[in-house]
Amino acid sequence: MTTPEARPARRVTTVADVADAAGVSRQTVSNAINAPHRVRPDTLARVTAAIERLGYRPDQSARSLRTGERRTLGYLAPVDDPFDPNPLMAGFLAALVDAAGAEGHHVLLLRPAAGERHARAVIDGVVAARQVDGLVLADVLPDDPRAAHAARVGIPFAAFGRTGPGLPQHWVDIDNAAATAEVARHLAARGHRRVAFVGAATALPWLAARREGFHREAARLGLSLAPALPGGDLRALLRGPDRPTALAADNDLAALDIYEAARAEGLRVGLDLAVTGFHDTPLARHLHPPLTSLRLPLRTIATTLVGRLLGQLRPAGPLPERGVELPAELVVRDSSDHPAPGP
Amino acid sequence: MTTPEARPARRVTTVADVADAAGVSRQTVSNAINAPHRVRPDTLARVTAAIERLGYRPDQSARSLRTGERRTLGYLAPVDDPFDPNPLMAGFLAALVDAAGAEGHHVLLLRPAAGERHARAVIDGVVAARQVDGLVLADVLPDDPRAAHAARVGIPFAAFGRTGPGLPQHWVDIDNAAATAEVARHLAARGHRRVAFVGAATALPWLAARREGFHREAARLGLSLAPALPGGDLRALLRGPDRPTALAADNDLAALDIYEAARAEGLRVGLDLAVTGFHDTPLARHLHPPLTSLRLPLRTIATTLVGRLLGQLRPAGPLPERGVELPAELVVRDSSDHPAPGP
DNA sequence: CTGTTAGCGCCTTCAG
DNA sequence: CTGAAGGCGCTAACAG
Repeated sequence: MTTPEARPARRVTTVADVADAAGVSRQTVSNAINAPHRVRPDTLARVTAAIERLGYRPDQSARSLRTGERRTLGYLAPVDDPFDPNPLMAGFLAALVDAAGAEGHHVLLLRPAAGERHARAVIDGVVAARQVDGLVLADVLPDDPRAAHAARVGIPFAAFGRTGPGLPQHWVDIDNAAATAEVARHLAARGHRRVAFVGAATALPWLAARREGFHREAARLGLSLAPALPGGDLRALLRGPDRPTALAADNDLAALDIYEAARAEGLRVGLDLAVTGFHDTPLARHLHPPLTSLRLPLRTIATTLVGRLLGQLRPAGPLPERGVELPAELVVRDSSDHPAPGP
Repeated sequence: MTTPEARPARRVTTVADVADAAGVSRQTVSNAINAPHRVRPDTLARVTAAIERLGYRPDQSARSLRTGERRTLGYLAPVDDPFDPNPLMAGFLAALVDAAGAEGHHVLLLRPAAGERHARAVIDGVVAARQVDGLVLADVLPDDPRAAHAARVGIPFAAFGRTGPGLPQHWVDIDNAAATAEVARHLAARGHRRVAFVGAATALPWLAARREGFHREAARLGLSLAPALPGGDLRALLRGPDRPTALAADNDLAALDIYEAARAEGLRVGLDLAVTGFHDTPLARHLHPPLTSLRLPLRTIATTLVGRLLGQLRPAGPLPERGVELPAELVVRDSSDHPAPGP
């Protein structure tokens, strides 16, 4: 019964301490925290003061055990190599933690165990151990196995990237096509007539959408589109009298490749050749000339994801399922701000 | 036994379920998990099978409430802008989650609330709510306020970056000086005689150590050191017959600046001018020519940090306080692999 | 080696 | 509006 207290278990303040200090019952302290409107103002003030003075915060484990709420969201990205991380991850995570924090939630970082290629085990583990109220999934594909498994085991989730028809439609995504369409308009407005889109030939839906959005808008504007190049032979693309005068890349690193190729061909980026990127990484500001790029609204994305996730948890009943598309912001810099070179 | 289970009130398996299924008491299940050696092998097998079959995992909140162990580490980086994140953060975090996971721990992401410049409140909150067993602090300075506050409130921590004399010495750091000294030797071995170090004039100890390590080793090797340039006027540095033939940068983005300046001066990076970076970001591989850089042992750093942190928690008593320095790995690429140009 | 008992800290009944 | 029980799921003590 009397525990010897072998460990240096720091004595930590509890409801009882606060109740004693404020001269009320433990119950009143709980009410003051969770249902302040049911406590008489002067009592409330006394309790609040005691809480403040003692630095009291409810033990989250005890609270969770009682209420079932963990106040924690799990974040699960696709498996990647620490040495080649998703360029967005760091910035997006910061925004996600801020957004979750604004709603009183924390973010728990999840990754499949080393060697595991599938995320099922992590999801099962965290669900069975009841460590999170829901999941935020990054870089979600239409038939994403993480989303499928989350839906199967019944843990609420919100996806960055749109889910396919068979899955819950709680997703947020950039309007990639609209973003690159804006790039096409921007280039046309600077007088460019021959343009091309440079990006990996991939089935990744967000990259495909960027290409499509650019191509469609360029066609609508009557621009001449250089054919997509196999093998990414940029230097060949930049040769000849009919070379494009503007190149839009599907990410900033690809834009760097364009810079290199342009120089190798003796073209001045910005003057002889306009270039744009995607993501607006710090690289964009470091290049010479600085790179026009598309900035993702990380804060809005994070806030929206958290909102759609927590909305599913509210007792009022789950939100209607609905995807949300958000616009990217075109940041024009010197790499594409000059008039197109003469024909 | 297929239950529809449509409601979010998912019935979740508990010790009692496992005990029933295995025909033992709840306690035996607990023993099977936490002290298997005290359970008869055949009983253990039966219990284990039941656990497996039912997909049982102890509720972490209940377990934490009982034992005091959260099995969660908090990660706290310096406040930064989501649009200009620490280039290491994403990769290091991935390694940290892996390392913690290998020890049965999760990682909770911590950030000061928006607008807050100090981390005290986050630390106090997470300690008072008992959500983590310890903290991993990134980019720690000798007199870091996060470390100071963690020490003050008595929450164990491990620091990436060395702490000052007044603070607990549970830190892990790169041996920055040794890393850049190796760069100096590498350049000398390629025949370079006039070199320079390019980096921000800052008091950040890790950047200062990189500069010092390079300068000291270059002097020891009898290399001629171009003076540190105010305002980072790289182009001026690269002019004249006595220009350096090799430049070492304190990070990869600074190396990019050097590439730009070299081209502006008509120098070919790799042939006329050797360049090296630091961090080995994906940028290094994308540059033309690919950039020699220093790769941080992210996995070892993470493992060591987790080890030093968990070591403080073990009942055996805290570890002796001791900092750990780890070597970076020089990855030689084409930007510095050619013989120095003739004088 | 197994089962019984008790309580971690909190919040939700139910009385007063 | 406040006080008195009870139990969330688990595990550390003891009893059998």
